[in-house]
Amino acid sequence: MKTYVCDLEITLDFIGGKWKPLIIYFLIKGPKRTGELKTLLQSISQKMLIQSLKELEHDKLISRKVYNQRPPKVEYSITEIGQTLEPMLRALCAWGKDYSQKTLENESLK
Amino acid sequence: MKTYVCDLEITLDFIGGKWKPLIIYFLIKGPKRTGELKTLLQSISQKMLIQSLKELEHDKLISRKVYNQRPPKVEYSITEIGQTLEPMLRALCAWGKDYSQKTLENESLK
DNA sequence: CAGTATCCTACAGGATACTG
DNA sequence: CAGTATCCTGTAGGATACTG
Repeated sequence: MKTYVCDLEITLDFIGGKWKPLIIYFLIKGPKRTGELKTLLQSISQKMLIQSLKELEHDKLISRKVYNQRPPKVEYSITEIGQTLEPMLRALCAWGKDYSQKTLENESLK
Repeated sequence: MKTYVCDLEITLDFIGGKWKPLIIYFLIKGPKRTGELKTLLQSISQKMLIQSLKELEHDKLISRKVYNQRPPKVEYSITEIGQTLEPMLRALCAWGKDYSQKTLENESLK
């Protein structure tokens, strides 16, 4: 079994990577179809989208609902567990915004 | 210039990766010498340690103090900006701990 | 002890084409 | 439309040896 220096690493194992935090972020705002996510995430590849969704579903952070119709419709939504990530993601966003503003200020002082 | 779907990505650009969050986490607890960090981080390579420290210093999240003596002594400490990351890192840790406990409970129900 | 310099490898992530 | 299957590439991260 893998050993962790700190619980931090556990969290990063689940929501780390380039896309997962963003997917969760958007799903917290409400359920989305596969195509909608693809549009929101802009440059994500089909492969990474499906792969990330699968892993998040497996980890019980999001859930997947299939509508039996043609053409197929699949909707992803956040789970209760996934929802608990909201405050952290908000904080992460806020920090990024703040930091980039401070950096901008410094740049303009040069 | 790079475009972001969400401010989330800015933050991840600065503290993303395998080691940076951990380094910040430990430095928040107090200043550390290079060697101490290496011990705390266990499996980190010399290269990644120095490289991460350099980038964090460049981004003003940590500061580096050199003591002029033989053998050399260098101490890293968190900056004011870096300090603002504390609540987030705490939250990240807490979540990881919680999540792994829930998962453990489910495992034992099988 | 702290840091550099190389060289190397594994794997996250991407491009493309195809199916029900 | 949602998802698979392949093949491919860039780069994050590691191993090792060396310097002041």
